[in-house]
Amino acid sequence: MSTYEEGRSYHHGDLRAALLRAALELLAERGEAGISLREVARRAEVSHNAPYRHFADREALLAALAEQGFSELLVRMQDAAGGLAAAQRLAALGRCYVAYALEQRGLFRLMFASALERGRYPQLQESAARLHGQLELAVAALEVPDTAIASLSAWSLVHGLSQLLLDGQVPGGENPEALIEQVTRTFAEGLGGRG
Amino acid sequence: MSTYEEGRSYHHGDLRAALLRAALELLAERGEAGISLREVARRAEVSHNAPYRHFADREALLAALAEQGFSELLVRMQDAAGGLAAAQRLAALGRCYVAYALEQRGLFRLMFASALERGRYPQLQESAARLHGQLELAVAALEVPDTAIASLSAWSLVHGLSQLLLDGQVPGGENPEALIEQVTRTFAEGLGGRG
DNA sequence: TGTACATCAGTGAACGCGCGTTCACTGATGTAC
DNA sequence: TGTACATCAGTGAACGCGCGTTCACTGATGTAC
Repeated sequence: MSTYEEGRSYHHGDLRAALLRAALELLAERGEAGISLREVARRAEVSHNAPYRHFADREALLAALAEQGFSELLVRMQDAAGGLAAAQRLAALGRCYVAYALEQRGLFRLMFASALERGRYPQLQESAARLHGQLELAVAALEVPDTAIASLSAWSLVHGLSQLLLDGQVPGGENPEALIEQVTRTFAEGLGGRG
Repeated sequence: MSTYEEGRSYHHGDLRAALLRAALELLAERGEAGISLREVARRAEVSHNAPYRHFADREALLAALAEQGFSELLVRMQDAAGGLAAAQRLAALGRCYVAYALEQRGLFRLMFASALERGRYPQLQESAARLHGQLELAVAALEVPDTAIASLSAWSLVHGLSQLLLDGQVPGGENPEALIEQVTRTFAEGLGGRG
């Protein structure tokens, strides 16, 4: 949102957001390797070094994108799980997670690309931790013997399924809804049944 | 192995293998983005365009690396599972899978980087399919109700755990042996118990 | 309300770099006779 | 066993490219007085 007429003023208004938008678009089209500061600037219709006013360097832009991804996924998961009974909540979270991965393929990959040194971006690390926390809470409500292991397993399962689907490793992965449903439900039931 | 004195002759002897070795080393050091044909050639002590005798382009080299990775992982899994009873076989495969990911971080990432268009590299696709097939066999031996879903779940679980560990998303992931053990065993038992 | 000035957010030119790829080449090898 | 020749597997120079980043700059904005 610009506080001035779109594209008329010397000052952009909200270039930071525009750059992130452009980068997200580029990410979807070409993947992480396809993101260059110059191309992002081009798409935001701004000179090639204007981005340096808002991001220290290319990596900082990527980190901001990833952080945004974690935050949005967290919100979606909260919405998806809200009001459900403990037994159904975990499955709903899983469905939401995988759906997000498939919808935001490039972003999802970036979020889990360790090329970003986590120590350098505390906000990014914190967003990821909050996501994990939410899963852990849902698992804890099931009263399984070992919450830590169970939630790590849950996360691993949905994360792995997401990655394999993204990579086209799953036969029948073109229509994944049923697969996702069965995998997540079977798992949640398996946990609950032993709790 | 050169058929001539090492580095003495004009013809290298086995440049293809030497290039793959150099690329693997580079992959471990810098990740996929850090692999350039020129640097690979440099490390193999050969002129910067000698690689074109053996690989059509940069992507073909990456595909060959990934294919090699799948093949080696398959062999290791066969070794790890050989002779075990059905109940223990799946857990052994899982442990082997995660261990390989952690040992060959860069290669493992590359193997599952969809940037490689699978249609263009049938050998690569076939290697990955063989891996999946092996997991499916191990699951089938457990006589669970739905082998396809169960083996997809198994693969998802170990794959996701591998990725999360690689990305440093798991608290306590610096010493992952116990985690791996618990996650894979719990899962295998859960499947078996319902079979 | 008007003016001087600090600060902010852009611009445009320029740098040096490593890359993928192409080209014409040459030395080494293997083989037919 | 010797020789002519095709083929193979390298070399070295050159191309054009887009990139990240730095620099000195300028126009727009906000604020103290």
